[in-house]
Amino acid sequence: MSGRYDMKLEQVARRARVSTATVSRVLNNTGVVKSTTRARVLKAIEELKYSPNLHARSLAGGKSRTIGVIVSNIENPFFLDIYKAVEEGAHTAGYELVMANTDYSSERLVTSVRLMIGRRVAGLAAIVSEMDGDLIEELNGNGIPVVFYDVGTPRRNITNIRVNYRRGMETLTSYLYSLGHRRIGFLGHHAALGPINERLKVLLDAAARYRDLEVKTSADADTLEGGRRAVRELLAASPRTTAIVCVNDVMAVGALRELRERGLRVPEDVSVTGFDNVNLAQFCHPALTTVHIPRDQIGRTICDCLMNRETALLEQEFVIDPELVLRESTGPAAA
Amino acid sequence: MSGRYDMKLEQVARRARVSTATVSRVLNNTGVVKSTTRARVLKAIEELKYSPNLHARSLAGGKSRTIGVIVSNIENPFFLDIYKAVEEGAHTAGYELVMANTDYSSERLVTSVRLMIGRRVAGLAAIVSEMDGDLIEELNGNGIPVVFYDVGTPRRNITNIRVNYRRGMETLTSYLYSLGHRRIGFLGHHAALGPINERLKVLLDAAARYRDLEVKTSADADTLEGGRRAVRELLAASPRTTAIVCVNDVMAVGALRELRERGLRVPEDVSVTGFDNVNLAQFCHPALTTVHIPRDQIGRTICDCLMNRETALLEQEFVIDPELVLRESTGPAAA
DNA sequence: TTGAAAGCGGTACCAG
DNA sequence: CTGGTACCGCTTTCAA
Repeated sequence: MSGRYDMKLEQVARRARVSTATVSRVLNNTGVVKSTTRARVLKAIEELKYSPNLHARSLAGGKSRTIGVIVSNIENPFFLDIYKAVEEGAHTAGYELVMANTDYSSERLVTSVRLMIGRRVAGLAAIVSEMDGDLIEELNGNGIPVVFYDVGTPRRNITNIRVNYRRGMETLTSYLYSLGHRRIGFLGHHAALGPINERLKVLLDAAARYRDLEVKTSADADTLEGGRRAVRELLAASPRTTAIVCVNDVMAVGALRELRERGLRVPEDVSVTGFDNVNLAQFCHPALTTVHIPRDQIGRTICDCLMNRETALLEQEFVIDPELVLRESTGPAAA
Repeated sequence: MSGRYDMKLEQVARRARVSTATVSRVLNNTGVVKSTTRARVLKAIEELKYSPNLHARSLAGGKSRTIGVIVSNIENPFFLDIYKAVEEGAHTAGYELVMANTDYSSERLVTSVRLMIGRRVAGLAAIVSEMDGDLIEELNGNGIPVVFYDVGTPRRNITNIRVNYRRGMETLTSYLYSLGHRRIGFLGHHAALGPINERLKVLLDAAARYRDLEVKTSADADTLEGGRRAVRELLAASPRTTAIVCVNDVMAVGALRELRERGLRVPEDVSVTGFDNVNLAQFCHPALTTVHIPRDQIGRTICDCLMNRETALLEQEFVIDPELVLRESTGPAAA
């Protein structure tokens, strides 16, 4: 006898000679059931290979035990790391995850949020750089606990996590400046997006402060290939650049590739920096000087906020201070 | 007025002065609705920021418009690429995806499959190397269309996609042999798993055929770090290895890192090969000689099988012939 | 063209 | 300890 896709509680009940209420009880470990009855039910469930209809369950129960995670670009290990951190916390708490990817499109962000709401998720984490103006309004007063990373503002039921990019970029800039770099390139993606733009802005602020620091920018997709193309563009416009500050590690690795191909040595001819400190940053050649953002901690914070009532309501904001990680991709500016 | 989490069809109906049936009709573009009525309903929906309860919807409708994807290790870009390929096909067909990760554990595979069945997915793709003996039985006769990659056997409603590893590994082996390599290391993970083991087996078969080809193996986790550790183990046991055949690109990149650290040049001192031809294989240094597996094609095939009735029932098997991609990480054996 | 009402497969309260 | 039953929010006949 093989399990049918449309097996229902009732059939299990009939086979175990009990009511559906009782089957439900043993399934959920709720209420009290005589152990012999429980055994009978369990046996029936096993024999029928019954698996409960989760839709019916969460409809009747009114709750869903799944939390939604929306990210801008799942191909970038930075987002994946956070996803996995959240997943771990969720699983140990008995929750499931559903993921959605926006590719940095704010329309897709809105669509994804609606989808998550439709699924009546118990909580929602949006790890995104893009933002839709009305989204907060739509989310607000909607009862569902939300955590935003990088965007949005704290409200009731809305927690924020942000990184102090200013601090990170200032450290990076003064480090490069101290190494003698005066012509720096900033390599980004999606220039229009707030959090991305902020990193550039800080760099420009620093440039203004130092007076003799010149900053050129270029942008492309948030991928290895994008980093590579962005370097081409950058060097075409400013061939004498001595340091390239990349918005993240993935693009930096793409940049390394193009530089190598052009016969430019890193860091002897050009210094390169990443951002995020993903695993790959240690495995590329040369290993990347970068800025560490603690994905584990972010994941844990998200779990805290979404999976227990107390913290959820606090409308707090967490600010993360990133720290510089020195490796092999940076050195004194070439003469 | 802001949308409430518990907004229901009934409230929309009341506001638009129609019945819930009518609202349902405009929501699903089913049946006929007078255009003025439709407009009124649409307006109400918009004003209330209503989003339908997907659980109720699929419970009542009996179908779910979401397909499940289970992978062994989402951190390995190989799986991610397939996931994204499936996602693209699914989205254009109006389906959603839910993903589950097993970390190569067959218990987690079973759990994940049950979860997907509980969600009453319209189709299920299992891109996994591990397998549970009873799983096919459980799935079979369950009505839900399934595609297995790498494992399982075709049945009614079960399609199989497999890669001709034998062919790929034979090509690789004879290529290395022709370059003069006689002491080869095979670097894998989860030696116990069928598809992984198959690649090794082929290598060993070849070794037996060539007589003077010596093969040592080592295994660790399917990660960059795992590749690195596996090389340490391998070189500790067989320091005179001249070529390292890695089970996939990710581990190969990890291997490159360790070799570099030891001052071993690739390919002058040691040749290294990957498998899969993920993007990263072109961006590491040196770029990897590898074997291409067409993830896009796999993704499309999966979509075909899961999202239209005809192909779904065919109980077919697709075999993919991988092809060798020569890059910089291989060369003549050192003297 | 629209509305009333019977489910979909569970959960949980209330009796017994 | 167990069974009966009223919903959960939406889809889908069947009538009007």
